[in-house]
Amino acid sequence: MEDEKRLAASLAGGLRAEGYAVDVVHDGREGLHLATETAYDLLVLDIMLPGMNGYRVCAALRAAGNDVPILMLTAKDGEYDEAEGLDTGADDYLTKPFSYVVLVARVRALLRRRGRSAAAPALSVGDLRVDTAARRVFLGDDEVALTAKEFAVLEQLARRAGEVVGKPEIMAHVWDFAYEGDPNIVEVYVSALRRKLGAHRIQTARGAGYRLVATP
Amino acid sequence: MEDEKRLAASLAGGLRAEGYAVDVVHDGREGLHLATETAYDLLVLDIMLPGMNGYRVCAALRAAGNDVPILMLTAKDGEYDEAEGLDTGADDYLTKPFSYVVLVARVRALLRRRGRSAAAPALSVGDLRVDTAARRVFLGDDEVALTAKEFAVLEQLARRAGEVVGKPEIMAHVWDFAYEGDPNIVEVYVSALRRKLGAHRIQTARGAGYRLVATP
DNA sequence: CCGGACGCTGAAGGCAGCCTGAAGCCACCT
DNA sequence: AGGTGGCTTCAGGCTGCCTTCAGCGTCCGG
Repeated sequence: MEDEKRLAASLAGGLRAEGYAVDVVHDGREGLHLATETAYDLLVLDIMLPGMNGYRVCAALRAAGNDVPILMLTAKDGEYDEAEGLDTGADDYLTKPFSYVVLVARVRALLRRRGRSAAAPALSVGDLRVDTAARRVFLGDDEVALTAKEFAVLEQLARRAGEVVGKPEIMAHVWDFAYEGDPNIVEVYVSALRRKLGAHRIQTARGAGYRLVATP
Repeated sequence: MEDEKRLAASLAGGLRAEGYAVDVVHDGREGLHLATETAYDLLVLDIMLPGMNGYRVCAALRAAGNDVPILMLTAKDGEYDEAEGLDTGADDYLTKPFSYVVLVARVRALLRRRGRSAAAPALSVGDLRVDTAARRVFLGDDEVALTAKEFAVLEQLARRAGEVVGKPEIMAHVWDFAYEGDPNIVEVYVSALRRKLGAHRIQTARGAGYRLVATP
C-alpha cells in the first residue's frame, strides 16, 4: 500500500517533468468520481485499489460512455489476468514491474493514437495557431518556441479563447489541482507569453483573470 | 458541533480565497430558507445539521423544483449511507474526513458541469449585452470597459432584468453575505454604471432597490 | 411648507493586484 | 565539472480600483 503510494508519486513526478499535468488519487471510488467529472486526456489505473478495484472503475467508465484512454497497471503474479483488463475496455496494459521509460512511452503512444483518431483540432485564435498534438505554436507562418509551462498556460487560454480564465483555474490545470504556490507564477508566464506573442493578444481582466483574443 | 463550525469557517475561507462568494449558516431550516430565497450556484450540505438534517433539506429543495447543484458531506461511520444522499437528489457526496483540495476539486467539477450543460447565456437587456463568460459588456456594437465590482453589480441586475433588486441583496451577492459596510457603496457603483451605460437604464425604486430596464 | 430620510456624486487616500527584471535552484547535456 | 535552460521565488514599482466621506439634491409624511 505504501509502496504503491510511493510508486504513484514517482510516476506523477516523472510525468510532470515530461510536461504533463497529473492528478493522483489512491482510492478507486474517488478516482472514478474525478474521472467522470473531469475531462482527462488519459488515465493510468492500477488494478489493486482500495474502495473499488481497477476493473470495476474501468468498466464503470465505459458503461457510462466515457472513452478516455486507459492504461492499466497489473501485477505480474496472476490472480488477475492481463486479458481481463483489455476486456473491460482498457486501451493498454503494463505488467509490474516495469521501467519508467516504458510507461512514459506507452503514455505518449496512447496520447498520440488518440490525438490522431480524434483529429486533434489545432486551436486557432486569429493568426495564432496552437497545435496541441505536436506541442507547437505558430504566429502566421512563423513558429514560436515555447517552454513546457508556457505552452500549457497558452493552451488553457486557447481552449477557452475569448473567455476570461481565472488565475486559480489556470493554476489548477497547468500545475496541479493541489498546487500551493504563489499565484504570481501565472503572471510570470503570462508576461513571458506576451513577450513572445505580442502583448495585445492576452488581455488582463483585473480581479478576474486573463483572456486570449484574436484582434487587438 | 463547535468542530463543525470551525470546519465550515475554514472551508468558507478557502473557497473565498479560490474566488468564490460564500455564505454560511449552521442550521438546516435556516439553510433551506436561504437556499429557496437566493439563486445560489452551488450548495455544500452537511448531513448532520441542527434544525433539519441534510437529507430533508435536500429533499425539500428538489421537491420544490429547485435544481441547484448540491454537494453533500457525509460522516464516514455509517448510520447514514452514501447512496441515500444521492437518492434524495444530491449531485455528489464526500465522505468525512476529506482533504480541502478534494472538496475544491469537486466544487469546481460541479460548477463546470453545470456551466457547460446550461451553456453561458449572454444576458441581453435591450441593446445592452452582458457576456458573463468573457466578462465583457456591449452597448450595441461598442464595448464598455467595466471594473470587477461594476461588472458584478451589473450582472446581478441583468440576471433579474426588469425586477427590482434590493440593495442588501446586491451587497450579499457582490460583496459577501457577512459584509458589514456602508450600503452607500452600492449607490456609488450604480452611479458609476449609469455614467458608463446611460442614466436611464437603471431605475431607482426608492426604499426598495434598483431595476435594470430595456427601454427608458 | 418644512423636516427628515433617502439617494446621488465628486474627491481623495490607501492599498490590492499586477508587471517585470533579476537571481537561485535544479535537471540535464556536453 | 562546467554550462545551459527552464522553473520558481522575490522585490520594487506602478496603475488604478475600492472604499469612505461630505455636501447637495430629491422625495415623502406631517
